[in-house]
Amino acid sequence: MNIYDISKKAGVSIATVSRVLNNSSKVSEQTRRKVLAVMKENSYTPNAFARSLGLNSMHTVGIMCADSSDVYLAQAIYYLERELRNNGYASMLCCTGYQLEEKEKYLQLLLSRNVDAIFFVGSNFVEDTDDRNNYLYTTANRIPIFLLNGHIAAPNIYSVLCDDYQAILDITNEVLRTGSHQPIYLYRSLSYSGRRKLAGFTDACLEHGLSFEEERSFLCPVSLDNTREFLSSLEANGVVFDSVIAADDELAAGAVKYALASGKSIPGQIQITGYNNSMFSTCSTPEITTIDNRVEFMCTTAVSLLMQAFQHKSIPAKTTFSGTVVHRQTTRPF
Amino acid sequence: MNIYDISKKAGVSIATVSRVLNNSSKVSEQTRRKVLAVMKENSYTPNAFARSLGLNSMHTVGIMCADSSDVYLAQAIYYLERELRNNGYASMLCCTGYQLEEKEKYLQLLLSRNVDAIFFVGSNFVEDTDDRNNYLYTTANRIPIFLLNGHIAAPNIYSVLCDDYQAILDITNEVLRTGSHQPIYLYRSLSYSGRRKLAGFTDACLEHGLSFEEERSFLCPVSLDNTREFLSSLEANGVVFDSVIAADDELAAGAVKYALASGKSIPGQIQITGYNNSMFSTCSTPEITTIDNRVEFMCTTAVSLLMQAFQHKSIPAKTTFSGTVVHRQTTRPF
DNA sequence: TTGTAAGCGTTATCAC
DNA sequence: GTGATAACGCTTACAA
Repeated sequence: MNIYDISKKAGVSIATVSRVLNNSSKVSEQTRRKVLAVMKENSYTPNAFARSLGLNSMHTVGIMCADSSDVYLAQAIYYLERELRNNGYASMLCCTGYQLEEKEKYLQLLLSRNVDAIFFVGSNFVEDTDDRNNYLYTTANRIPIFLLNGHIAAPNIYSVLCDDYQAILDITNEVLRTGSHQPIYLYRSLSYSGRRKLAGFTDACLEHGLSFEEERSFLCPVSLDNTREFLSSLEANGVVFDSVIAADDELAAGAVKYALASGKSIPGQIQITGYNNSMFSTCSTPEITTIDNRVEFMCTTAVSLLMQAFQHKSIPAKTTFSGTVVHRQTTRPF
Repeated sequence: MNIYDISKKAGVSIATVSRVLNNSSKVSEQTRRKVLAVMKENSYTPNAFARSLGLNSMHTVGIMCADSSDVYLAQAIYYLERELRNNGYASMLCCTGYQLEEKEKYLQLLLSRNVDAIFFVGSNFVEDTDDRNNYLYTTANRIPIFLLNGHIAAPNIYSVLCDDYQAILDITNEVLRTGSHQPIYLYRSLSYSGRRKLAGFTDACLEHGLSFEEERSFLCPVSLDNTREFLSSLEANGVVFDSVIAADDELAAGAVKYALASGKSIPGQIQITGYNNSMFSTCSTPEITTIDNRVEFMCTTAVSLLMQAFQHKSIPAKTTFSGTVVHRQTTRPF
C-alpha cells in the first residue's frame, strides 16, 4: 500500500495525498477528509525510507557514549532520549568504549545512517591533541554536534557542561572548613572535566594554605573493591589523609567501603565526598555528600538548543551552569 | 557527491559502483580498486536513505524499555547495542514508561522509522489480557519482535528469559535451610516474571512446611528510603520476619538499609537476598547475596537468534536459561 | 565482467 | 486547490 494506491482509491493525485500527509494548508477540507478516510481504511503508513530520501532527514539523532551502563551516562541517555522523543526525534544509541580508534570506528555507524546531529555524552570524547580530535571536526562539517560535559572550540560544535572546577572547589572548601587538613583527591581520568576538577581541588587547598610537598591527588582504579584496596595500600605506604574528595560517586563509595573495612568513623575520622549525585551516593551507608551536576538540566538544555539550531536560530557555542553541593552523611556540618 | 559522480570519475557505470559498494563478487579486482580509490579520494559516503529505500531496510533495530536509567535495563541495553553493532546493526532506543498508552504511542516512533525488528526489554511489556497485548501482535505482523524477560505465545514473537521461578525457589530454599523460619517476599510488580518469582517463593515455603495463614508477600514501594520505611512499618504492625527475599536488588538494598537503621545484625538476625546481581548488590555494605540472571547471556543470545532469523533460519519461540545464586554477605553459609 | 534502465515511495516544482 | 512530473540516490534485473 503506497501513495499511488491511496491516490487512486481517493480519486486524487499523489501530490494531494502527499499534501495531506504533510498537512499542508493547500488542501480543501473536503478532500483532506476523503484522503484521510482512505488512509485509515487501508491502514496506510507512509514509507519512512522514501520519505527520508525526499526530505533528506529521518528526524533521528545519534547519542554516543563510552558505556551506556554507567549509572551517570545511563541517566543522561534517558533524559536525552526523552526530550528528543518529545520533539518528534528518534535516538540512535552507540557505545564506543574509551579508545580513540573505537570511537572513530563506531561513529561511522551513526554517520552511515545519516543522523541529523550527534550528542557526545561524557567528557572523554575530547582528546588532548588537535589531530586526535579530528574525528569531531570532520563530523561537525556535516552535522551539528554537541559535547555534553566536554568542551572544544570549533565551528558547529556546541558544549553544554557543568562548572566542575567551581563545584569541586566549593565542596573541597567545605571539607577543609570543617576541620580536615589532609585531604586527598581521587580521580580516574584527566579528561577535560577531569582536569577542571583537579584544578578545583588544588586551588581550594592553596586557598587554605595547604602545602603540596607530597602528592595528594591519585589516579585510582575503579570498582568498589579496587578503590578500597587502593586506599588501604595508600595508608600502608604512609600517606596520611583525613578526607577523600572523589571525582565521582563510585570512587567515593569505594572510599566508604575502605573506611568501613578499616574501622574509621565517617565523618568523624574521615570525610568523604562524591560527584554526580548518582545512585552510588544514596546506596551507600552512610549516604555520601556529593555534587549534583544537574544531568537532567544539561540534557534538556542541550536538546532545546539543538531544536533551535534546527530552526536555523543562532545558539551559543558554550553553555555552562553551576552544580550544587548535596549534604549527606559523609561530611561534618558547619 | 553521489554514485553518478563516482561513476564518472572512475569511468564506470553506476551499477559497477553499486556493486563495489555492496562488495559483489562480480567485479574485477582492477575496477574495484579503481572505484574504491575514487571513493576514498572524494571521501564519498553512500546516501543511507536512498540505500534503505532500495533495500527496504536500514539495518537498524529498535530497543524498547520502560526506563533506560534503571541499572538492570541499562545493562541489557548496553549488551544489546554492543551485539547489534558487532553485527552491523544500529540501535534505536525508545523508553516508554510503564503505562500501556505510552508504550503503544512511543512504539510508533520506532515503527515509523521502519526498524527491522524490536527488542522489548523487561517483563513489563506483557500485559494481563489479550487485547492489552494487541500492540505486540500487530507489531509482530510486520517485523519479528523479541521479549527479553517476558513471554507470550504468538507468531513472530520470540522470548528469551531466565527461569525466575527456579531461581527464587533455589535462593529461598537456601535461606530456609540455614535457619530462617519467617521469610517475607518483597516485590514491586506482578508482571509475567513477577508472578513466576512469587510462585517460586511460595513453593519453597510450602516445601519447608511453612503455613501461610498470614500474608508473607508484599508489594513494596521502590527507592531505598521507601523500602526501609515500609519494612519498619511492617514491623510496627506486628509482622515478624527473619529474612527478606526481594524481587530485585534495589528492594534488597532497601532492606539492608532497614536492618542497619534498626540495629538488626545481618545475616545473624536477618537474612536478605536480592535479584539481578546488579550494582545495588555490591554497593551495599554488607554486600548482598543475589541471583545472577545472566543479562549478558540473555542479550547475546537474543541478538544471535535475531541474526539467524534475518537469515531465514528457524529459531525457537522460547529460550529459557537458569540463573545462579551468588553468595555474598547477607546470608548465612550452610 | 560491465552497462542500461527500471524501479523504490516519497517530496517538491511547476503549471493550470 | 489540484495534478503532472521531475527529482532524491540508490539496488537490481536484464542485456550485452
